[in-house]
Amino acid sequence: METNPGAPLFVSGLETHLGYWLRQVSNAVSGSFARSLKSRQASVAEWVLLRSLFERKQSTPSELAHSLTMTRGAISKIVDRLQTKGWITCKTSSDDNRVQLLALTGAGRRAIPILAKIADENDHKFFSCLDAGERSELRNLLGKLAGYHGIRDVPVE
Amino acid sequence: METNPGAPLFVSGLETHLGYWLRQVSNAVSGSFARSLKSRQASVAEWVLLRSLFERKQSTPSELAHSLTMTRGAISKIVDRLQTKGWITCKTSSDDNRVQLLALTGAGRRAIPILAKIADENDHKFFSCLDAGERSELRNLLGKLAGYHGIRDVPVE
DNA sequence: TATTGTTATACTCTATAACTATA
DNA sequence: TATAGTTATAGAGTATAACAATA
Repeated sequence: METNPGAPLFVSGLETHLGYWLRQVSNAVSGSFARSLKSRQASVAEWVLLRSLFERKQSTPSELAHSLTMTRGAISKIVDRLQTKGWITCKTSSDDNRVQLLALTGAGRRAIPILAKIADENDHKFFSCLDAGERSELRNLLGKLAGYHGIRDVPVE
Repeated sequence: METNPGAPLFVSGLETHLGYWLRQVSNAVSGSFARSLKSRQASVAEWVLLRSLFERKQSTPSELAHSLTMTRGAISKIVDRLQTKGWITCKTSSDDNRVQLLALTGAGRRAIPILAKIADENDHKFFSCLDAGERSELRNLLGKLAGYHGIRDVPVE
């Protein structure tokens, strides 16, 4: 695509991209969450995986990759770290020797409410400047976007 | 923090964190944008910096670091890449030899509408499932959050 | 052949901290 | 001393692609 070098350069709505705002706010929220999680030697991606495992009780790397919209390679790396931390276990399925069954350990289950509290506090820090109606509206809009675009890890409500 | 191992494990509102939804949706939007920008050999952070420079006409690494809430080191690396691509120039201020003045080159200015079009298309792809009122509501909510938390690169409207 | 999972490699984004050069 | 900027290092997060084991 070429533009006429003599023409005045008008770029429509440069400041209006919703994606831009979404990224700025999301980065601030997740960055703050990541810093808080460090006190428990955890990362955001680890929390997301633990949280999924907590809801499902048991899962496999492939299932998680699908539901979290990540590659199996990415899941594998996080699973590795969580095993090293002793928060999850991994055992071969008796039905299919290729399949690894992941589950929380006792330590992993005990970590959940601790990390959830950090998530609660972070959410409160960022979103308590909105009133309940606004938070609900934001949740609806994000849920609508997630649903529409097949962002899959939708909690069963 | 310790939990009673015998007690039933109830984690309040695990699925309700707004930060979680924000991150899932933002990652999908920015990931898609990043993939589209690749066709023009550009990254999201590069676009954000170019866009800032376009709005300010001229700036310095320190100013950008402040307005984009990034470290000077991070800015420095992106500036490097943009110079290599021939999209921005860098000259020492005559007022203060420590200060570098950054500005778009002709090629950089010509890249802006091309990249802006990719941003437009990406925004359309993700947000056209919302109606105008919902998009406006989302914009207001994100703007409110950004304002409240000192996310600084607020376009002058 | 297709699928599950791992590994190797690489890139983006970002931070921290040490450093250089100016002021 | 303080500030502007760079550089070195590190780590999170992610992807691609080659690979091994199993089906």
